[in-house]
Amino acid sequence: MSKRGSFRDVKTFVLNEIRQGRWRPGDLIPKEQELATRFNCARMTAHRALRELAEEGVVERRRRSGTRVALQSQRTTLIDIPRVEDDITASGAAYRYERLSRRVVAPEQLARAQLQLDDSTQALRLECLHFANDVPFQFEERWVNLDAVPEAHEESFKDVSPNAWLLEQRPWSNVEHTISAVTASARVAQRLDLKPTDALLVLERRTWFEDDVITFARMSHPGRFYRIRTSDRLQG
Amino acid sequence: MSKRGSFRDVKTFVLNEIRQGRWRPGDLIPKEQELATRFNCARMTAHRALRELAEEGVVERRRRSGTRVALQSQRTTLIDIPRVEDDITASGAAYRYERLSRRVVAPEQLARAQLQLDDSTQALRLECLHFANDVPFQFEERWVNLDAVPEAHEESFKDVSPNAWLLEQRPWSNVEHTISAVTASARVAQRLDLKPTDALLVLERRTWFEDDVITFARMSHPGRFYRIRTSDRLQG
DNA sequence: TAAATTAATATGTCTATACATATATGTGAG
DNA sequence: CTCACATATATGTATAGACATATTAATTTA
Repeated sequence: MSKRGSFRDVKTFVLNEIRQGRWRPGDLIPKEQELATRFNCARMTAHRALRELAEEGVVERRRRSGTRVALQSQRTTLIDIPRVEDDITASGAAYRYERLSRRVVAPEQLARAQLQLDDSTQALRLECLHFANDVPFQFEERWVNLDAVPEAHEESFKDVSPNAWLLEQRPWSNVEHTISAVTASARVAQRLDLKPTDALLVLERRTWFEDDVITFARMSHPGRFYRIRTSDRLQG
Repeated sequence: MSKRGSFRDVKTFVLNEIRQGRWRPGDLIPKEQELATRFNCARMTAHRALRELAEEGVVERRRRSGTRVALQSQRTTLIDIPRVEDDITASGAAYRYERLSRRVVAPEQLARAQLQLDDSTQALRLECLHFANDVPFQFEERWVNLDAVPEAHEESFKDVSPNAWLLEQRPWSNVEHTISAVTASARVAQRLDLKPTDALLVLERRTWFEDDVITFARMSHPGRFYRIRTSDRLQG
């Protein structure tokens, strides 16, 4: 009498068949009951294995039709976008933060659109620098929606970065990131101690609470310093 | 007698409490049995709701201690890195592919390291262009490990892009992406029809099968065209 | 008082069973 | 031959009960 298999055993088995190319994208794989029999377990156990693989995008399931290996073209990747502080200290460098300016103004067109404000409403505009070992690592241009976060009126942001402060203040329900590359403008180049022709990796982030945009930030990094890395294993 | 709640009901409830800030990061939330009672369902139903939230990174669970709201600093974002073809056609533009060169050579130092080859081994080097409406959209420099994919010897890649061909040929078990920004070199600028000072968004991808690197690709995009977008909802 | 042992408890896994639901396929009416 | 309808089937969800396991708290022992 063989040992009963766990849902992990089933998962690993299926994953191996796929990884090693025996079951190819589009192929139909054994049904829950067959796997349950093969692994001497309950159907629920095999079901959980297949359900999790479906959630991870490895297989696709349809009632009555069965389960097939997903067409891997549509797989997604996990990316970890850490806070600057963590990013810098994790690399072993010393982190330092500096607030350059703080003003309450009617935001310029692009920022106004991002914040979804009408053209008469004012917002808080901040410029900050984040240093790694006293070398400029990130130039942060941030707008804060004062209607959504009125407490920001009372905060100078001299000693606490906008990101850290906002995370404390407000939960968020949605975030949007955009990654792009631009040639440094004279203004930003000066802040980051670069030549005006150097490339920047720009990360823009918009954060919502319920239906309101709380904040919009444009974070510019010297392209030769900053990299975003992801590693996506076809495994659980 | 109230209706029994589903695991989705429990999930939504917990998520709402967190989103609306009633349960804050670090807070202990009700235990499975309490939620089961409140929703008039079995413990397994509440268990599944909490387990899925834990897998999504919304809560953290420990035996005997209970379940608490995750510190959102360590949340990850899903990023979809589509195939160029899909990316271009999805935007409504016409896609065209062109192979510029194909050589079997001993790769230069950097590529050799990426492919994890010794310095005597040769690899396949390809240069390709991907067009959107006949405008250069991506310049692809690719190396293929011929030890791992000997079939590549017989393929000209004139009519099929390396990515599409490789996905057909070999399953993969691991992928690594790196995103960075660089100033265009004269060579690449010429291929992409840019000025040599323009910024490029560079996406590098390494793909493994088992322990072997199958292929390494550097994909350069005009920074002003190409953007990577992600949207991360705190919701299921 | 500190260390070792034991008990209590919340989560983790599994089972057997039941019923729900989507859908591919077969069947009969027009 | 086509459309409407029934039926079979694989997955989807839920349940109550059992036992496993990690970890905290309480208790005993040195």
